[in-house]
Amino acid sequence: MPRTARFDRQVALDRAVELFWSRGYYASSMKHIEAALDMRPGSLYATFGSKSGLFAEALEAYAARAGDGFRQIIEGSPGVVEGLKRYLRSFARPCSGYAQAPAQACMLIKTLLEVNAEDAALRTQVDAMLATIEQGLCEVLEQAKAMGELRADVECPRLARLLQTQIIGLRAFAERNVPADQIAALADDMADMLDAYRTG
Amino acid sequence: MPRTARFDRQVALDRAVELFWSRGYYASSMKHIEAALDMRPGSLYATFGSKSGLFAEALEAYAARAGDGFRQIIEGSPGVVEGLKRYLRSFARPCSGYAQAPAQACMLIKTLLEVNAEDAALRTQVDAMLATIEQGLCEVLEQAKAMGELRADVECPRLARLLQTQIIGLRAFAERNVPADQIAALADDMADMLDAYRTG
DNA sequence: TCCTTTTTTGAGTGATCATTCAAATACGAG
DNA sequence: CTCGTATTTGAATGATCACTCAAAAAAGGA
Repeated sequence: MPRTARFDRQVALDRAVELFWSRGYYASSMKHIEAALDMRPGSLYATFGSKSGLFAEALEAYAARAGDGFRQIIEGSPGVVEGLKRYLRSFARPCSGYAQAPAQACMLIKTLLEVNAEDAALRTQVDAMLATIEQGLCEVLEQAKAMGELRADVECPRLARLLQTQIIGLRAFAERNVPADQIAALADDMADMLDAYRTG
Repeated sequence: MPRTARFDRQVALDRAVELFWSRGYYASSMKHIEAALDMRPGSLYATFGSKSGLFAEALEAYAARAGDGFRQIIEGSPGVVEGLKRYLRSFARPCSGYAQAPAQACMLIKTLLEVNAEDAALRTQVDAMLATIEQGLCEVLEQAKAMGELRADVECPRLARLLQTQIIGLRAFAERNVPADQIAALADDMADMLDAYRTG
C-alpha cells in the first residue's frame, strides 16, 4: 500500500462550511476554496468531484452539526418547551462561546434563497433537509404533548412549521445590522408565543 | 437637441427587478441583463454606471412597488389589524392575479443573505431600506393603537420588528416546495397571533 | 535502498466575467 | 435635406471562472 491522503476529510468539510456559509455558493470561487481548504484543484476534484459536489457535502456537514446543537439544547433543558425557548434565544447571542459563526442566517435558507433553478439538485437537497428538520421539530412536539407539556388540541405538524418559520425569520432578521439587545428582545417575544400552546 | 433615448428607464428597471429578484445578484450576468433589458453594454453603462448601480436602482424600484402594495392592502381593509392579517395571507397565494412574482421570498432579504461584505454599499442600502419598512410598520401600528384597535400596553416598535420577522420567515419558507394550502395554513396561524395584541 | 502506487501539484484549458470605447446610427434643429 | 450631437452598437479588453491532466512528490512494502 502506497501513500496515504494528507488531509482530513472532516476538517476540509468544516472549512468548506465556514467558507460557503459566509460567502454563499456563487460568490465562493475555486480560488477561495483552494485557499480555505488548503488543497489544490487536482485533490479537490479527486475528492469531491466538483464545486457543487463539495457544496452538497458541506451542506450535509452543516445540517449534522446544527442538528446536534439543537438536540443538545433540548435534552439539556428541563422541558421541551423550555428547550425550544432556549433554542430561539440562542440565536440572539452574537458571539456564542469562542467560535464565531460566519453568518447569523441559516446556511440552508441562504442556499434556498440564493441557488436558482439551474442548480436544481441543490435546491432539491435543501428542500429535503428542511423537511427533515421540520419533521424533527414535529417529533419533539409530539413528545412534549405526550408528556402533557402541550395542550391536547395542538396540531404538532402545524406548530412545527410555524416554529421553523419563526426561526428562519429570526435568523434572517439577525443578519441586519441591529443592536444585540433588540435581537434578544425579538427572540424573547417569539419564545413567549410558545406559552400559548402550553397546558393549563 | 439631437437624438433622444430609445428606452424607458422605468420599464428597464422593472425588467431588472424581475431578473435580479429571480436570479439574485451574483448569478445575474451582464449577458442576462442585456437580454432582459434589451440593451447593449454601452447603453447600460451610460445609463446605470455599473452592474451594482443598476442593482441598487432596481432595489429602490422593488421597494417602492412593495411599499405601494402594502399601503394599498392596509388602506383597503376595515382596520389596521385586519389589513395586516390580509397582508400576511397575501403571501400564501402562489399566483396572485396575472403577474406571477419571480420569487416568494422578499428581494431585500434575498439580497441581505446573498451579498457579502465586499459589496458593503449594497448591504448598507438593504439594511437602511429594511429599517424604513420596519418604521413604516411601526407607524401603522401606532395609528392602530391611537384608534383603539391595539391594547394600550403594546410596544409598537417591538411588535413592528416581530411582524417584519414573521413576514421574512413566511416568505422565505414559501420558497420551499410545499403545497399551497399548507402555506395558507401557516399564514393563518401567523395572522391569528395578532389577535393577542388586540383590544379586549 | 528501490520500487510501486496514490496523491499532490500547478500550469494550462476554453468559457465567461464585468467593463470599455471607437465607430455606426438615428434623431431634432435649421 | 443636411448637419451636429447624443445614443446605440458590438467587438475587444484583461481578469477570473470551473475544471483537466501530465508530471512531480511521497509514503509503505520489499
